[in-house]
Amino acid sequence: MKCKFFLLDIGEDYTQVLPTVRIWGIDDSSDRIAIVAQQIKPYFFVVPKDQDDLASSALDQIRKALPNALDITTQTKKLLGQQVQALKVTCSSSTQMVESGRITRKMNIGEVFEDDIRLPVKYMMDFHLAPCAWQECDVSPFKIHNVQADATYQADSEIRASRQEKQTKLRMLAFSLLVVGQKGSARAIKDPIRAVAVATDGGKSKSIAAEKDDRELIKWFVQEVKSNDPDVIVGFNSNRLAWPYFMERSKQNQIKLTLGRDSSEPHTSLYGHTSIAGRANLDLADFATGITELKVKSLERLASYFKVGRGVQAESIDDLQSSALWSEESGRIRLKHNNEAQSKVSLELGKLTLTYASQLSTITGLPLDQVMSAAVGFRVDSYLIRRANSLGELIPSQKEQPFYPYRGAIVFEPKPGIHESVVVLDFASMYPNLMRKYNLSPDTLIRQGEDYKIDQIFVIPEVNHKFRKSPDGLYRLALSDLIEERAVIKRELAKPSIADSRFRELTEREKAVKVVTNACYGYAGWLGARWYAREVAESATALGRDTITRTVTKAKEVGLHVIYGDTDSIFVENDEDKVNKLLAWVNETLELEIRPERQYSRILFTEAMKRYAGLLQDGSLDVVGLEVVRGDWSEIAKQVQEEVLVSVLRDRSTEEAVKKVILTVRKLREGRVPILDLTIRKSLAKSVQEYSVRTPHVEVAKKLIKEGWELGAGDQVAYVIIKGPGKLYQKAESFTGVTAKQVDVDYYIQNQIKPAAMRILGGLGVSEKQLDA
DNA sequence: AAGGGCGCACTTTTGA
DNA sequence: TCAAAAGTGCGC
Repeated sequence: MKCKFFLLDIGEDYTQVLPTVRIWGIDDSSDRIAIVAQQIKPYFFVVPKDQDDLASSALDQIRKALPNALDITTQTKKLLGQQVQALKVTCSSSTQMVESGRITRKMNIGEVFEDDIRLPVKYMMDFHLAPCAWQECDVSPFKIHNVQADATYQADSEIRASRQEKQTKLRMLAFSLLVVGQKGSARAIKDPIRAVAVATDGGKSKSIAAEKDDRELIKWFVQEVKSNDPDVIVGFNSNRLAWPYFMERSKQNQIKLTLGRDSSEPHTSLYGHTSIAGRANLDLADFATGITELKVKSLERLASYFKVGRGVQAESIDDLQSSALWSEESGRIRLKHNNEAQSKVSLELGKLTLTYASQLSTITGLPLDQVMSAAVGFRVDSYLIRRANSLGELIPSQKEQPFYPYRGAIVFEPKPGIHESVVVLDFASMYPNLMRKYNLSPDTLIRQGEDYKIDQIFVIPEVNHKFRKSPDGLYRLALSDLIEERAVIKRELAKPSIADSRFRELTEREKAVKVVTNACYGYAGWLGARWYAREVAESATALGRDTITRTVTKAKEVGLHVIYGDTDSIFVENDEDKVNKLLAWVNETLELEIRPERQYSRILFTEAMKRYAGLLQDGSLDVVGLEVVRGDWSEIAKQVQEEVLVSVLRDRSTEEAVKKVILTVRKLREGRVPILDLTIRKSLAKSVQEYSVRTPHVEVAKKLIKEGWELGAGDQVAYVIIKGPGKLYQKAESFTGVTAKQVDVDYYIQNQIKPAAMRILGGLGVSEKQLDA
């Protein structure tokens, strides 16, 4: 029988004798199904060094070394665009393939390819299957051990991509875990789970709490997952916190955490995320890390960023606070309520972000389960693997590479002071377009000793790298697809007849395409990239420098004042005729698109690059790079700076600005500033032992760790500077428990408020003394 | 089981 | 006292 289904997840099925891929899907009557596909054989390639003597020498050697190989054949493949004769070694199992690949590498008779690509990935790339998209194939009923689904099948034909029939509604379950340490952070080894909250599609939310024993609570959660049978499970920080905690607690209690659709337990998988068979596990914290505007990556902030959960009031309560709250009855109630609220907010956020995640999954080819926890580099990697494979290219493995830095972009010195009526001209996707235009790619790069005809190559200015004009390189092909798809989406979005659901889907798809497009340059220069090519990244920045400098020169030529520029943008006076002249020139001569973006009615620059503030057309204040937008300054300093900027730009009054500063200083001296506004947050870039310098945030972290709190790389430390002798790092204390009296007011005036205010006022003729009045 | 690139400003510590 | 180094977080 025919089966059409939406591909939810895919994995290798190790319970079968033959190499088997198990696919989880939802068919066109909304049945949850599992399909096993067994007509597949793991394989890898060897490209012998001696290309002329394939059959006799290399083939024989491999045959001898791998007596268990099912088949060894020669096949023509491409390696960086060049045709090569490769030996395809087919194996009887994935483990045998990995082992055979290892043996072959050791033989040193040639380069080995694709032994590092897992069976499900190979399966998807060879048959052009995309996750979160529709597929079809012939199936027949087939019992799969332990799998509970509406139907289980085996595939009787190849699975093919199919036209999307309709939107698939995924069942979602959100959960939140409450854990509290007795002293310090909660430890799964001894501290039981205090409460679990679950929220499901109908808006229902339930929770269960336990004071001492958490056995019932874990069982309850397993039951909830079973009865709701979600396709997607959502949590916040679940990969780092909830799942490991659940797993350890169930081990302690000797309860099986049978959450998978095959009754298996969660297990840690690729990219540090937790995998649950047949369901997609989404961690909202992964969304938060991708949103650069979000300074504090908490559920609370994420919710307010997406404007959800307004009535629900889910607070982000950290370890220290919850420990304190837990000691009192009222605090316990608050924590439990909050836990429930968090599950509700998580559900809302999950629904809101699912479309984007699905689109990114389809585009990159990474299963929904992994796509959000995979770093940008791996998303591009996955995208290129599929693109390259369709071209018959061999997929290189990740290699150890020496690190050579290369020059990046140009930043122009700003003209300090306040400017009226300024427009920002931005190149549209500059690096991707340059990479495409000049065919920058590892497979078009002319390497040392290679022949070329000068009229058939691009020579990159400054760095002198050379690229063939034809044929199209991998990056050009990939970027062309992406850039064109984006244009198509934009055209469709502009149609008035478009349906709401389609509009939403395309909007999210456009975002996802953009993310992959813009990551390609960084990917080319990333040591971990399969298609790492420093020359490509270096050429992109060299062309970028050339482009922007020529644009600045031309701008001056047409009589435009250039106030500032950074990488792919220039700030010029808003003179329509002159600007249009420049735009036309860029279009015709550089064959790139430059667009007028933001307009500032007034904008202020200091002498520093990458730092400015201006009033946009709607009157709002736009601050770039300055303390206001930095997460590592106290709120009080940031507020003062913002007030100063408003006074100076909107009210055109430095006197007003000075008054504001003086007022704040007074407030601080009188102890009327809340401690929270005095906390300074800094991240730990590594574990505390690894630091060679004693800094305030590291010293505070060390103290907290001694008290039993868990703090490591990536965690933020919030501290306050208190009165006392010695170095700054000796005067830093964790913000909890510090009273207004202890605060080192002078530090905040001299090292926070004044610098932040003077950064702006210094260039406007105000002296530091004036702030003391 | 991992976490694209380089350019820049700025604070604090370090060590001569 | 001062420059260099370490460290963080930003812009694009």
